[in-house]
Amino acid sequence: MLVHIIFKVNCILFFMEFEFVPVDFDYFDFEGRNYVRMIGRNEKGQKGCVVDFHDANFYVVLKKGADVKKIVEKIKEIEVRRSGRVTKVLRTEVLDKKFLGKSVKAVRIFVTNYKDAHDVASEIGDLDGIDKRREYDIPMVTKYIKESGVEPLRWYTVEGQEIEDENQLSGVANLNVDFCVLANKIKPSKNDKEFVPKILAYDIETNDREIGKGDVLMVSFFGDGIKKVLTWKKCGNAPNYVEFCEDEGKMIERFVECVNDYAPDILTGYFSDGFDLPYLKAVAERSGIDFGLGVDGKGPLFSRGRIPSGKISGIVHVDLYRFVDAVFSQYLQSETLSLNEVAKELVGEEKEDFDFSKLSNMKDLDWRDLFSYNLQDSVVTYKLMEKIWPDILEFSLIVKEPLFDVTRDRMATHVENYILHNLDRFNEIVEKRPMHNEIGERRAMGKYEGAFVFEPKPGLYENLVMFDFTSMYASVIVSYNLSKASLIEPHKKGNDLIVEFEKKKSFFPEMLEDIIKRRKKYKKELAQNPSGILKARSNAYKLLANAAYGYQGFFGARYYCREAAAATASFAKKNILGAIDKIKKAGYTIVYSDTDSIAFLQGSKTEKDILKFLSEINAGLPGIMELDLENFYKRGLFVLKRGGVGGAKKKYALVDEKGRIKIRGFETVRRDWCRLTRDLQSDVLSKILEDGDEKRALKVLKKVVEDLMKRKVGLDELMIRTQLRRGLGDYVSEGPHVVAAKKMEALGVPVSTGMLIEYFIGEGSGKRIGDRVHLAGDRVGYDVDYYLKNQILPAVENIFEVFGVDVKSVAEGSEQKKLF
DNA sequence: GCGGCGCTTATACC
DNA sequence: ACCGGTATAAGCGCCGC
Repeated sequence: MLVHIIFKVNCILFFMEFEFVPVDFDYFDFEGRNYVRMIGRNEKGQKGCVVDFHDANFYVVLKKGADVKKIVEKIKEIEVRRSGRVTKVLRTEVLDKKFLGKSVKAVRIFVTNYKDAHDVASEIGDLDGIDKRREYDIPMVTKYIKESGVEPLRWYTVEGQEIEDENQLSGVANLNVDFCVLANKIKPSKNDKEFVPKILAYDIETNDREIGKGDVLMVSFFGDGIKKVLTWKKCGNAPNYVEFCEDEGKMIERFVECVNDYAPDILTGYFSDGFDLPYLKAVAERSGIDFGLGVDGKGPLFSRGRIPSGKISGIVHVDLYRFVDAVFSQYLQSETLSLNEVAKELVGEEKEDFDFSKLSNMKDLDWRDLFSYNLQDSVVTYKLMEKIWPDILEFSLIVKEPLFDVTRDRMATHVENYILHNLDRFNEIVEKRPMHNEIGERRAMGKYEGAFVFEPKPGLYENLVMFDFTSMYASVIVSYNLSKASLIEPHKKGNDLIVEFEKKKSFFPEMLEDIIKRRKKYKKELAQNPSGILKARSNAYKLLANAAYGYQGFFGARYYCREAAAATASFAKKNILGAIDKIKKAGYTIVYSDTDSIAFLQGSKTEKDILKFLSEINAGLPGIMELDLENFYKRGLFVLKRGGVGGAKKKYALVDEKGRIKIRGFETVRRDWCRLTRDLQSDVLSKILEDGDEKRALKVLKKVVEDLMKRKVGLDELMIRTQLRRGLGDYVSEGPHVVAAKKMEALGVPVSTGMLIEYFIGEGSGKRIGDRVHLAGDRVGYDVDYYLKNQILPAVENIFEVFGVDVKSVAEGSEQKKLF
């Protein structure tokens, strides 16, 4: 009774209501119950913590005719003892649910500790009448968001009481935040103003690339009202943004202090999961420094995985490289995902130059250059974050996962999370993740038949039309209802395996249709009212739609369905072949086609004729499928396969009416060919497309051949760059770039997987090209013969062949000239 | 010692 | 392991002669 009164008094005293936007999510258990801890901001911009109670739960799906009462009674008796905990079943609910679209009777089981849900589920496994156990493998935070409706980065009205007792709720009251509240009620707020995060960008410089091996020489920060470089190196006349610390340990302490004072929502770096944060942590440990970056005073935690992820309590650590790599890279022009290239493309800002070979002997001037370089990296990272923020925000809002995860998840996971968070309107229980053996089986299945590619007849064509299907594979999935839930169990009919899908729309195609509709809506709104947010929103839906097909064919997917993926490719093929047939029958000549696009000759038809014809084709297409006019092209060049028979697929050059050139597949767009070859080929292609003949292009070729023979070409134009995609010991075949990488390693240059290896081919003997591989600094002359025969001539040979010009004799002509 | 050829590897297209 | 299949092409490395 007394306890009750005190509780009431507490309520009256500390009851509060405020606006809150959750940014970071975490969970803990306290006295046998589960809580979610959200760090975010209130309407006054104060950073705080809201704790919400959440009962962990999962489902069992019952067999038809199961004795529900008996099962429930048995389930209630289950207890799991583990790591000194006892987890019990709190309560159960018997429900009518759906699983893969079918109606099922299910028991929802609430347990006292999330960590043991899996074990409780296993314990239940053997009971009679139980068909499946599901949702025990969904992360606690994801479950909470799904079931509470409290989503990241949206505004809520929170009713609750301040937590003041330091011993309460695992000590959340000790967090370094402005307020800490246990929620009674969290409801969506009318406040719809956009959340603007407080961002701090950082970057470190070290004297050894290997993590923790060298010293952290300096750390830079850039944010709203903060611009700083911390260092323990001595240097005269340093700019005023440099702050000197006594030693490396003091510098790291100061780093922690600066982050805590600034109290950002987001701490961002570029490749900081793999470098900056683990480096700082390692050096802090070595120096015996408390690296308490988090609001809980603890250091960053690194999750194990292929790439470690650095998590800081209460501050979202965002490694922009991860997001760019997972979500953006396929839409970027950049040949590498280095900060410099990506920032140049997206924000037009570049890094500064610094010659790192100076590190062993630094003068004051060099230090000042390095401070400036270090600061600029943070500036560039900050600007990149500002640019990409709308995309990160939209992804988080759409897939309803916290920032930390959204910035690290790959597209398949985004699609999966989108599904997970939208299943409730279908009353669906979530499918489980595939187990290890299941993944193995799926992968062992091998490939299924994919897209159709038309073999072009080499030649220079005039006046082409290009049609393409909008979001083809996604629209096929929707139009034919292809998914795991709609798959009718494949059955044999004679020797054929019959694979069919139900007509009634299942949840995946329905969600996808919604995604496509939204994409259209926001794209339209964007055209009328351009804004970064609308662009990001439209783009996020487009990306999700484009990843949907790959998701169903991905072996790690909960809703993996090989039949659906294969059927998607098959129906797509059927439709493009059908469209090609119609275009042919209408009297046009097909020039090329790849997957979802068709190029054909305009002939004597007008643009109006073409558009009318297009709408006729569209009238006959199934479901939401749609063929679109991509563009008209003035000229198009298609070439022969190298040394082979037939036209080369995935290789062509087009020029549109406005003179815009589109080059696909040629060496020009391949980063593993030297600059000289790429520039020459690009020049040759554009001259041919502009002129309609090869005369000017031939002059360009002759000039380059002569320059090369006279050795007037700079080495930088001859460097070949190839990515090292595995460890040096893992190669079966030792290609030139592997030889180059081994040479680098021998010189003490750190070599790692993913690096672009740069080398050139020098003069000398040796059977292999690899025997003549040299690094940039080597004092060896480049091999003119190699660059002529293995680079320049192969790249232009089949282009000139279209005009009946033999480049070998052209080159020999140049050689003759040189000899006489 | 050398040409042929299968295989490995990187990169691109959609 | 972190979305799929289709395609070109270089260069290695082995085989047979």
